[in-house]
Amino acid sequence: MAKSAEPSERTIGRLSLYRALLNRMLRAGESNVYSHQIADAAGATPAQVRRDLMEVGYHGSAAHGYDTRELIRAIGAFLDGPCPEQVALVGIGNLGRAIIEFFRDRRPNLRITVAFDRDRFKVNRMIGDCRCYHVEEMPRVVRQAGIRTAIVAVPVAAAQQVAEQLVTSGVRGLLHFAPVRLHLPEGVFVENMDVAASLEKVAYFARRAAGGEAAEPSAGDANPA
Amino acid sequence: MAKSAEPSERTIGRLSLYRALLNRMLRAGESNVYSHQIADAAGATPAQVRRDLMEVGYHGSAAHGYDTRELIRAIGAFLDGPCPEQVALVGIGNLGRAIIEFFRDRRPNLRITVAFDRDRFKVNRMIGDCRCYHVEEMPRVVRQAGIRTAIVAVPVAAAQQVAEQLVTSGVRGLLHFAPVRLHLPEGVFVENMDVAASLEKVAYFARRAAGGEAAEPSAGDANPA
DNA sequence: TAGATTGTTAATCGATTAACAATC
DNA sequence: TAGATTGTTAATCGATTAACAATC
Repeated sequence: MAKSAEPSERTIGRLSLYRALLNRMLRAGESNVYSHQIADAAGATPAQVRRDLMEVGYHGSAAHGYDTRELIRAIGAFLDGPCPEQVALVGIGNLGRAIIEFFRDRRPNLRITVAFDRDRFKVNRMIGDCRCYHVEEMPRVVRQAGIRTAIVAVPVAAAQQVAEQLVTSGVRGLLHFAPVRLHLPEGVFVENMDVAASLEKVAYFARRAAGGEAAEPSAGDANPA
Repeated sequence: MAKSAEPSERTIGRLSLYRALLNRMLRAGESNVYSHQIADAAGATPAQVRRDLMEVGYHGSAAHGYDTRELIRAIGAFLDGPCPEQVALVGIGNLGRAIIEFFRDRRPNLRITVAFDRDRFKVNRMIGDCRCYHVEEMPRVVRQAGIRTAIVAVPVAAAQQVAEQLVTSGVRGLLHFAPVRLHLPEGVFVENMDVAASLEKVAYFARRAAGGEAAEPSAGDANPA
């Protein structure tokens, strides 16, 4: 491996987005595509797209840009493993169920196949092709299935403990939704999605863009209940 | 305004996270707090925390760090507007409902008060204190309520059109979940949460951390159905 | 005091952008 | 060819980190 630099986290995220866009373009009948088109849809610059694609090792031509189908395949070869990745989910609340539904019939390379909750009423059933277990069974199930990727959708107070158990059971990458930093051993990848913080950020900049003054309902109250 | 530099997007995001952490700390009885404690819980460095707090204009003391309660108040004065921000949500699917539930009874400064869908079976009811309307009513309702912040949780094919309508109705900040860049007028703030891309990123790095080889179930299949 | 923490500047780091020769 | 695009390097930009005097 002569390449010294690992792909950056951002590059990986963008590649995933590019693939989604390319799939839509292909379905729309576009058999070839140019960097500026991808850039436009992805919110990146053409140069950035070209540099990202260099990393996956797929080359286009000045004449026709990139072959859509081949590029999708190349990104897949770069991002995906040799077989579809199984994903475990912990916390079958509203958020957890929404995530399961969201991935159902999508992303064939990522399949949420097992879910866990500590509420006994939520376990021992199927949501799509996802089987629900009690958290007690987590170590056994995760280890037996060889699962390395997990989603933590439990309340903030339980997140750290759940994450530790997952890591002990072999998980090496976590997507979690609780607004805390998880303290986990070196080498475990953690991605945090803080919906509340993101929405507060949006509200902050929306207020600024609106001029900073208080919202002015044009008539009456917003809840004319 | 002598301060030339606007707070960066990241600073705003971190401040929101700090506040959530501080609220938990306060509830746990910690009346004062040091930058390294916040940093530890937020995944930042102490210096970064101190710099972020400088921006909100609240000062601690070398002896006792920061007064938890006062700091929360100061961050609130900085992040929040004079009155609670109303938020509109478009797309009452699984994701949309999960988001409504998520914010219910949380974040009193952000309240999702109206939701829209084009499915007539989903409208004219309440989810918590959120009233559901048909999308046709969106311009009127959003404008009348003076709403500036919105969440777009519709399928990717509809996202652009919905976003444009929201902006026309006065919205200046959008949180959206569709994996496309929205093309909107200058000055409108857009935050993208791409759950699928994030999970792919996690899976990628998890595979790397596990050594790159295929997952090895220790016994049988993962779905011993 | 001694030790720890804050406020703040300067140095470092990494990612983005600009630029352009090579190519079709 | 002329025009547009790719591949790739150098310049720019901004955010993070290190450092340290001032403070308690």
